[in-house]
Amino acid sequence: MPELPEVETVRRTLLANIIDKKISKVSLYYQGNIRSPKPDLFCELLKNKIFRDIQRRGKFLIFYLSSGLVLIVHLRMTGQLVYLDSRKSLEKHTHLVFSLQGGMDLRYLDIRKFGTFDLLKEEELESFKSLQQLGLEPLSSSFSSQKFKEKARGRGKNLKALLLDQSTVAGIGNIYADEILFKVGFHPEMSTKNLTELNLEQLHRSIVDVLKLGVRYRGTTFRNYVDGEGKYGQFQDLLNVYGRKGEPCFRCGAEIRKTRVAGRGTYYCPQCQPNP
DNA sequence: AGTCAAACCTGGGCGC
DNA sequence: TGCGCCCAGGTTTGAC
Repeated sequence: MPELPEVETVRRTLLANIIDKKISKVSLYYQGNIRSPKPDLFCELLKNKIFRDIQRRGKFLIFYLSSGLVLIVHLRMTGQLVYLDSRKSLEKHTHLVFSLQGGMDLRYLDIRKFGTFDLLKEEELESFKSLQQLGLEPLSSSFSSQKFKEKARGRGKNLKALLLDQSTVAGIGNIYADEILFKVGFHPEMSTKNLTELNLEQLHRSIVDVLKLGVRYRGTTFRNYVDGEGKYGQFQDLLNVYGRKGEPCFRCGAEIRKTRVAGRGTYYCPQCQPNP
């Protein structure tokens, strides 16, 4: 379940390894992840291109390549991008392999096959819908409390839905949404309608703090996540509520509860996050 | 408009 | 042991 901290960690670990490397061969074993262009053309266009830069927007990875091409990848739930020795045998669920000059591979694995790849020209990036729809970038210096207040006001039904809405703030998923709400002490079903200015400021602070901590700990490996070098994250050791149903709250000792909010499994502490 | 469910998939955990 | 069922969740799509 790669969310912002996991995607950022993948970005950083790949950046350290694939920049200025040339793709000598593209091997596609499953076509379903390739959204555009058609799989044959996708492979043909990428051959002999060089990775120049990697950026991130929300949960999207944006690979800048030579000849003005841009590759946009979303890992969805179980996608993995891993840099490793090309002599290693192909693991199960390997769907795409970029053979790089110098005997290394960049491989894409995805158990549930939900991930997406789009290859565009750089000038098409601006009009690419999936990126256009994204809201504020929470770890950028421009993510001020003021901007968050303007964007979030009146959005979504409850706090959980608000945090999961990528068009408000980009990059938060189910795990970090629950952790953000625990940290600020708000119930996930709290209505966004009667949020005060102070509430929004506190929520803004919690978003930044929790996501930064997530990045510092290189993401959360709850099930499948690994970074660009195949390593696990560390943030699962710091989770206060997610996945802790029936266990005692570290802060107050009350039993962590699990419910369903905004269509997602939602964990919270009934005492630290009182029902509104 | 905004809210919700279904669809896309596979694996793991559960009850029987 | 094994079968069937349900659940996990990011995004898009379609229904209400």
